[in-house]
Amino acid sequence: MEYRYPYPHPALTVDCAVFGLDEGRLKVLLVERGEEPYKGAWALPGGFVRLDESLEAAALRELEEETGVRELYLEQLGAFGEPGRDPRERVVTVAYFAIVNLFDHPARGGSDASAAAWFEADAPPRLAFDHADILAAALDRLRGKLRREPLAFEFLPRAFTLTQLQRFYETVLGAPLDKRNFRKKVLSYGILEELDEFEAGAAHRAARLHRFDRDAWERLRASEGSYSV
Amino acid sequence: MEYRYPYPHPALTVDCAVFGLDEGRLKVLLVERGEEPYKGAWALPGGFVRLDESLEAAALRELEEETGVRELYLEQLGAFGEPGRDPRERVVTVAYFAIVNLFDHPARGGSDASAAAWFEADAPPRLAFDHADILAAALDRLRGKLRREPLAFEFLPRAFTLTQLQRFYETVLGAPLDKRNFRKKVLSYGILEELDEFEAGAAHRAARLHRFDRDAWERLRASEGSYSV
DNA sequence: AATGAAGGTGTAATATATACACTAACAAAA
DNA sequence: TTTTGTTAGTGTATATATTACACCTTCATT
Repeated sequence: MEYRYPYPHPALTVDCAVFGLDEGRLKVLLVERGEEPYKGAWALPGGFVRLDESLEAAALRELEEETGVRELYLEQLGAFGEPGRDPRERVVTVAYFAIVNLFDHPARGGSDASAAAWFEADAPPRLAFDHADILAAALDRLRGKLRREPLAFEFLPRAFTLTQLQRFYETVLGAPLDKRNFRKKVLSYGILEELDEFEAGAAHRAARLHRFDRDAWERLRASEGSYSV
Repeated sequence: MEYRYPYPHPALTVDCAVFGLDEGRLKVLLVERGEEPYKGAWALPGGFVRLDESLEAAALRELEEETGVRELYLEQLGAFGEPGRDPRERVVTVAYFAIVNLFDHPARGGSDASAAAWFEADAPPRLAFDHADILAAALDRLRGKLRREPLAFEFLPRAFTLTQLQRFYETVLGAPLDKRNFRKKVLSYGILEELDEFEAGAAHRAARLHRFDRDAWERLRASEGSYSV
């Protein structure tokens, strides 16, 4: 089968920068390429968009095919389309960034042949194509979002301690935060629900677990309307 | 000539949501479609990406061809690619949003056959394709950016009064601002240069003109690094 | 029983944001 | 030339938000 068009079409792919938090380190999910070009190199999971699926559906499909990761928060990062970014033909990719909760989705390889693994987001191996640029853009976006939204919940287990939450912010923002001020602020939003459960197995006082109240968050976002200059 | 590929390729276009400020109203630049589909309807300026040009270059080229507008601030908004958004074939578009200074670039039609005109950004005519969605996304983005960056300068003449600047913010944000607080804040950034020139021809006290100091802005942006939670 | 390790809590100082009203300057009209 | 209309330009007091900072509690382990 061959497809013909009266004028040239670039190829269209999607790629996903999937982040997760593991042992207090920010990780990114990469796959090893099994095909030329860049065979053997690591790359962001992704692939060609089918004609009958939306861009986001393509991203979710490729991600699950290549890494087994599914049901995640996906946001479009943007299109990357410099001529020459793929040595075969003109390929434009729409990049997504995604966050997985490593507690719910333990890091594991994909279900198909290619290998998948987590790497330090700040120190990835040499990446195929322009994926290093895409990853850098995704990291910027992640840090930017995190300053404005309680995105952390997407990374954390359903119930978490305030210290876990603080560590997460510290890891992604790359800066230490004051414990008391952090708690004061995060609790003031009213989007955390105190549980009557406590951390287990620690050799110190057990910390109370909290849960993210998504409805309260939605209400908070909807009510934000006042900005100065 | 015919182009053949071993698997199907969607078509790729770029579209631009170009905003300008005119008489205190936020305007968007639209073109009248001369071809089917949606012949006669208004649409965002844009068109097909050539294989040898970058996405941004395609956006700039189409914009100049269709509207005569050139040399502007362009930022990628994202890709829009729902199947069915174009009745002909699968077309994915990369949308850009752009700002023109109507003082420097007077609103005028394009150099080619199609008509171009400015419309109220908040009340555009019925738009072709999914351009209403793209426009709505661009407006959101514009307002969001404006809260964080002195983007206003892209809209204003090279020299402007503080009242013009304030009107601009009020127009885009859709809310009145306090004059004294506005001045205090905008001057505190140190990115405005007082000129020894004054507004002319007004039937009231002449206002001092200011200029945007782009270097100071760059320094300011570079130095911003502290964020809380 | 002692130790180690994290959990949990409040206040004072500073910085930022907001609310608010009058005089000055100029052109146009009377 | 006086009056009128219109916008320019300015400061302070209050409220809110942010920051810096240290100790006792709780629990498991030794």
